Amino acid sequence: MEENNNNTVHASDSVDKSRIVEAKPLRSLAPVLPNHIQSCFPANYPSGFPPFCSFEKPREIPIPKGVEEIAVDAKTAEEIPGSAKEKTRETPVAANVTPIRFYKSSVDEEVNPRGGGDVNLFSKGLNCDEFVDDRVKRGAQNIQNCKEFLKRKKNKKTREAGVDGQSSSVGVNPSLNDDGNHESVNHVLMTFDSVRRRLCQLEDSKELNSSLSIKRADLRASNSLTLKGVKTNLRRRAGAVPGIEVGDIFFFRMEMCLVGLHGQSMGGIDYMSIKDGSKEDTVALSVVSSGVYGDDTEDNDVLVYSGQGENFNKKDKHVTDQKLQRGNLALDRSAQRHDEVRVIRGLRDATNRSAKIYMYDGLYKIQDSWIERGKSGGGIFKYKLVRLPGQKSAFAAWKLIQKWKSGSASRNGFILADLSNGVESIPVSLVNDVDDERGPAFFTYFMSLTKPKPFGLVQPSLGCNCKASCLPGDLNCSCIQRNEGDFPYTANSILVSRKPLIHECGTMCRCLPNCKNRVSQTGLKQHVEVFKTRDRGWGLRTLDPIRAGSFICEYAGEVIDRAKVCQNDEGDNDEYIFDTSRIYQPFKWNHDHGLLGDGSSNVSSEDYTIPSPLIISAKNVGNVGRFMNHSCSPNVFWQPVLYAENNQSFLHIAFFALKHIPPMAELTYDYGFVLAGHAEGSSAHRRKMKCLCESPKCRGFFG
DNA sequence: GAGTGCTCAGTTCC
DNA sequence: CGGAACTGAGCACT
Repeated sequence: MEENNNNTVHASDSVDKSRIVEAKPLRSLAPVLPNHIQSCFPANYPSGFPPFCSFEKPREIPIPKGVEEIAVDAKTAEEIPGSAKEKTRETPVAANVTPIRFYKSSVDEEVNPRGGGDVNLFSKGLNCDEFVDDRVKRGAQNIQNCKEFLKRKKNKKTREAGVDGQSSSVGVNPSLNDDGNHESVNHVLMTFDSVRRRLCQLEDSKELNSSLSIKRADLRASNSLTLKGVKTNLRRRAGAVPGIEVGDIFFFRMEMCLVGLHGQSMGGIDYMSIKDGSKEDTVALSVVSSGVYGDDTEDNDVLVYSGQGENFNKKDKHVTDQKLQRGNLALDRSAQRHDEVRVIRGLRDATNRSAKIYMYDGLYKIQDSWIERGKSGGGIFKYKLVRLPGQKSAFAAWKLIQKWKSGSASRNGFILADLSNGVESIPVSLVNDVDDERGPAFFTYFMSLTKPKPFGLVQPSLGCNCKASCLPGDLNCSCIQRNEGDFPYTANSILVSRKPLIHECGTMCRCLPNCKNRVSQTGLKQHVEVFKTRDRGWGLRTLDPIRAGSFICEYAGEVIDRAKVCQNDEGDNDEYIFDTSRIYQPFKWNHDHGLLGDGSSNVSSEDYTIPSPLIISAKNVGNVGRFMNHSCSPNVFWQPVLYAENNQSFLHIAFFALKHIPPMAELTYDYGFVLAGHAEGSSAHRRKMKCLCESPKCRGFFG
């Protein structure tokens, strides 16, 4: 493999290295494209890495002309909600002076005392197993009691919890209860999904041990959060909802309830009555279009929405017309008042057909309404909602992406269909619609680590004896034992909790390669693409909606030792280093104490345990992970994963979605940074990069 | 303020 | 795989 260094640009050459360099672009190495490209390795290269891999010759790639142009905002600068410590007030956007804390251990325990006294029925201080056993013993009656208890308490608690200062450790800052912001919305959503994942984990593991099941983890999680006041935007309102952006995605109706986007848990039309002077009036707030009921969704900016009400009277078996009441009346009134109505578009997830995804598509106004005859002959109200101009493209962009993927629409700046050259099972497209650079510098695409060093802490596992696939709750499985009895992933391969270390099954295990405990070894599962950012070189973004906890990819590359990093620092600065020993901003991803009351150990620590630092260079060898840019408010985090190959255990770095990530959002993680004076080699030569993430929490630099 | 009716969920079962 | 059955949470309204 030949590396042509003459063509690479060294940003450091003419710059004083002791200063923070304005690294622009971050990855601006000129493309070194061989004359010939041939993909000459199988998709599953057995060992080592493919001898050769590159891009197609750029000239040969046709650039579609006159392609439909679409402004897709790939900006993702979002905040970390999980930095559990509640800020008493918003810090003004003084980005570059944010103080940094220099510790890795969690500070949440100290600054964030648990709210006492506010314990729900599920919380009895039992550990996980006891909790389950206890529930089994008491059986259905206990469940019933719980339900009734919840029902009685709910209305009161919802309001009180936020005002009660003691519950602020898990709840939402009281002032944000009625009117939220970006941070409170994020906090609620992340907490919800974390609790939900944990409930799914309990449910999965119980299948073997008992007959009692946790049905509808979404409802249970919602219940739990409501009791603790973890809600925001409780004040019902028409128009935009603070902290929620056009294009945001949701995976459960309850998520939209909890953040005030759509108040109905099932109903399609959310509305409220208002006082207009002395008159009482009713107005529509939001509608959810699930694609059923024959809603017309042909035009992306128009939604023809059907009113509510059955066309068939079950009692006397009559065909009936819909009536101008409830939601229908509200839509009618909103039309006359020219009020804005929020529209949420629902679609079945293409990759996971059982799941439904909801996307907030912004504000619409009702332009027309009429009555149609339904199939049964009953009258159905129809409302024509038209999208207000000037909003970010959301649903339209999503639909366009489907066309890109199916090949029925061409696109601007398209360079290459699959940068991985068949290594990944899902093609990784390469696009540049900002300038004429034709691709990143040459590298070899490989999905995992080369030259890995055996992991010292754990002696090589003999592997588990499970047949076919390891099953959650099977405590005889040695891999599950290593994970402290918890199966790390849910049935649909979502990571449940961040952990010091995750043990996956490896080649020594008897289970098959499709075992659920090998999530990080299976390559890309999402459609992602490498694209040119405006000011940060090449980046990685997703075409698919991604659920929080989804596996993104491994950080692939060559395992190197520290001496080599120094060498690189002196010479060609290696921008593709991943180093576990850097300082990373602590954050909390697992659910808060007290929300479940299961006393489970998974909330105790998110501090990674890595005995000796793992340093990976993806400069010459790597996968899509090397293209992920840094952000101080990332949407992806890394997690150490351990599994065995050929009698030895190796540590890998796996990336998971920190929160739900909408289509076209850039994927970013925290690069961490090296302490001044602690840098490898001479600190004078250690260059920090100026951060361009534009997040309000930006600390100004990284690396 | 407790109870009822209604609803573009989400699962499981057949 | 697709529909039916089933259990639902939250809201307006009574």
